[in-house]
Amino acid sequence: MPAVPPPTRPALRARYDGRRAELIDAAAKAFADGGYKETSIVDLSGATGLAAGGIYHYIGSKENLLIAICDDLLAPLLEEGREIVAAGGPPEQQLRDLLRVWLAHVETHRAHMLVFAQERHLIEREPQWRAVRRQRKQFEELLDGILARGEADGSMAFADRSVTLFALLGMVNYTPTWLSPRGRLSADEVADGYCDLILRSARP
Amino acid sequence: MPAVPPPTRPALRARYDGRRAELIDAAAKAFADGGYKETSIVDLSGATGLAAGGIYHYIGSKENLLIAICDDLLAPLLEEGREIVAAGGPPEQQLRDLLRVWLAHVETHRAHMLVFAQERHLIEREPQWRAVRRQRKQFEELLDGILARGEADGSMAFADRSVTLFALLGMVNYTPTWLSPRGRLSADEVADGYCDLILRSARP
Amino acid sequence: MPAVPPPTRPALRARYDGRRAELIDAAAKAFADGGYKETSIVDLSGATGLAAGGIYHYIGSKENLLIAICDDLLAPLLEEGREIVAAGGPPEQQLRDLLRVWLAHVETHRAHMLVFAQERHLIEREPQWRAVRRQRKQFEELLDGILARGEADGSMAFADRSVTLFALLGMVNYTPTWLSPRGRLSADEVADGYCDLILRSARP
Amino acid sequence: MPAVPPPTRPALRARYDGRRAELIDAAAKAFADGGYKETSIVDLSGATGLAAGGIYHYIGSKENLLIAICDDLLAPLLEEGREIVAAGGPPEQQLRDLLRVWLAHVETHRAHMLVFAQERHLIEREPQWRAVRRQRKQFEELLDGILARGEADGSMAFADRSVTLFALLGMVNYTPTWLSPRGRLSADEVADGYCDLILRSARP
DNA sequence: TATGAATGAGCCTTCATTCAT
DNA sequence: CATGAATGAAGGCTCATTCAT
Repeated sequence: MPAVPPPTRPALRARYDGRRAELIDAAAKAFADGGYKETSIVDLSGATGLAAGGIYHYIGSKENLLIAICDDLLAPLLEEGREIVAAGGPPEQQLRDLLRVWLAHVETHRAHMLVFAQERHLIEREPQWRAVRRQRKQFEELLDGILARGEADGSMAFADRSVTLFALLGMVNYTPTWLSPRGRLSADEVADGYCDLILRSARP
Repeated sequence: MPAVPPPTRPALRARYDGRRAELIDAAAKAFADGGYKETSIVDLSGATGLAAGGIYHYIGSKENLLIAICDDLLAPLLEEGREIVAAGGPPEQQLRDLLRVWLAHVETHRAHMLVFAQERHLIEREPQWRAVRRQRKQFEELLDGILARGEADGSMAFADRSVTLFALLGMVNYTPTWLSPRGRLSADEVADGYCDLILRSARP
Repeated sequence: MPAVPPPTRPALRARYDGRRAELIDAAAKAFADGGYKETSIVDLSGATGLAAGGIYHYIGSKENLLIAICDDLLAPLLEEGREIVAAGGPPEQQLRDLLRVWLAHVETHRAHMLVFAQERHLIEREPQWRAVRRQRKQFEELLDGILARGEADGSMAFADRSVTLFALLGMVNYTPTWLSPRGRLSADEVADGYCDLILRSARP
Repeated sequence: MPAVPPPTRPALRARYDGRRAELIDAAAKAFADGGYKETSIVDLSGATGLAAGGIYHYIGSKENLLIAICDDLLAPLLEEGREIVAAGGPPEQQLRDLLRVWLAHVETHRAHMLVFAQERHLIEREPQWRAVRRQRKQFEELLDGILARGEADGSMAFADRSVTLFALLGMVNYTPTWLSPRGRLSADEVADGYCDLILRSARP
């Protein structure tokens, strides 16, 4: 996806990867703030110190940058989620653990999440977004699996499980719009708050 | 806001208002689908049958169109919400009633809500969005007021009321991304699902 | 191929067609002079008086402009060629007539021909050039048909007809590089010169 | 013209010259195929295996590369042509000999000739192309001299000698577009074909 | 009212070229 | 010698907006 294949010599590769990551983060912030389409490459140039043309060494196209933002968001979250599920344990605990890592992610990737949510119309359509859509779907299935196992073992009871699933997705996705790192509430407190909301309402 | 003052003769005014409303609805759909910035006036021209220049008779500028979409969304919702609160009744009932009209709105104004959510970065910033921001804030205060009164009269108990408030906002705002008019669930069922979620978890 | 469909009202349509033709001619001159790729839309803007953006009303893309130049060159030439062949008559006369209209074309479409020749590498490859390639091929077949009928009826004799065909194509295509409307030789004289060259060498 | 002065030690100089020649040949092919302006240094990098920066060791600038291509084409051809003329002999024989070496050149320098023809607009204008233009002119004068001597000694008769000269230039310059090394006709056969065409038509 | 031609600013991207390594 | 990161200037194209008709 970058304009040129990444360098292979380790020293160069490390510098390349570092700069690329910085660029992606800066872009996430800029896109979250100003919108993807309304943020120009020149804006990014100003935000990164890299000349407009130089940005293309690292990304190849503006859309690739957006894809990279989404991938940086979803890939580690999905992996951590899989570890939690693989570790086993009661569904209620899994839900709590997943919400904790998820909301930790919201805090560290606030801009990425805002971008991911607000550029939904791009993500839905074009084929180059297939991988991102699949990761999103897999995460949702991970989450639904926990609820389903809770329902199955009698530890949770839902009038309609999918409403709970969508409610959870909605509340977490909305969180970066109001949760501030220096605010009254920590990410863990919010995670527990959401978890209690779900579990208390799902008490059999 | 329109390029030319709306006509004053009643018959003309009715036609003008009708066409303007159609235009706003079509734009909401187009913006929800393709994004505000990425949808051009020519796209709207294709979607409405009105030539590019003609659109400016009704709106004055592209941004006015976006503002109108948000206003068409918020104004009636806020009014209905105020009536519910004005009617009095127990907070739990008010919450249920508000969620019903809110989700009915989600169903009838699906595109408007998607646009409203995804163009957040525009809404936050510029002064011409002040009125929209105020309406949004008033609605949130309406909602929080119900929760606060529930807390006050002992019918609801929250570890942290604001988490519940934000959770509610998040789940409802997310709903138009998945709720389909021809789907398994009706808007009322979703409203009740959300209401139960909140009330059961808030059982004293 | 234009950015917008051409207008349908006759008055507008006439103006549209006229301006489009002017644009194509100006572009042919500019491309012949400076090369297709090295002539920018801004250069064309200067050459036509039409603002850069306005050019796109008439052409849709720079490449469309190049295609239009080739089409304006080949279509009338091919039609005149077909009429000559359809009229019958001895092959020697057909050859002379064809060379006359062909070189008249060289004179009136000097720039078009230079462009057509020097942008060969574009024409060969991409699929949007199929129609142009077909016209070129049909013209060559028209010409070869005349030579073939001359060979068949014994009025011409070739060691290898295809060498003569390619020689003719070469000499005529090269002509716009040196033939000047105000030069010593008229297009007809050149046509007759070429015709004599071929016919005398092909005397049985 | 190269970015750095060529090495002076003979062994290094030989390697330098070899690589430079390879580069020029590869560039000729690439330019013939894709056009000078549309072929980027990175394209050449891919075609030669030399990194973009490295190319500049050998050429100094992209335009120098084009000039070198033309020089590699014209210098040896002009020299061979001069030898033929210097050898004396009847004009008809000189013409035949010149066409043979010329068309041998077409075969070995097919790409160079295509480039030379299609980048005409560059060659005509800028001062750095003066040497190339002079070589071209000298070759044309060489050719015209042979025709003139044929006319003078009565072995050839032309209605207008310059038409024949331009016809010859046209047909030979056009040849690389259709003559294939593995085709039905050899370069010598084409040379003889063209020669016969001229001589038979010029029979007194 | 409505049309569509026209503008001009701005955007993404490409690319020849330079230079530190 | 050679590499490839980086620059900065265009270039093609889009688009909100205006205006004569």
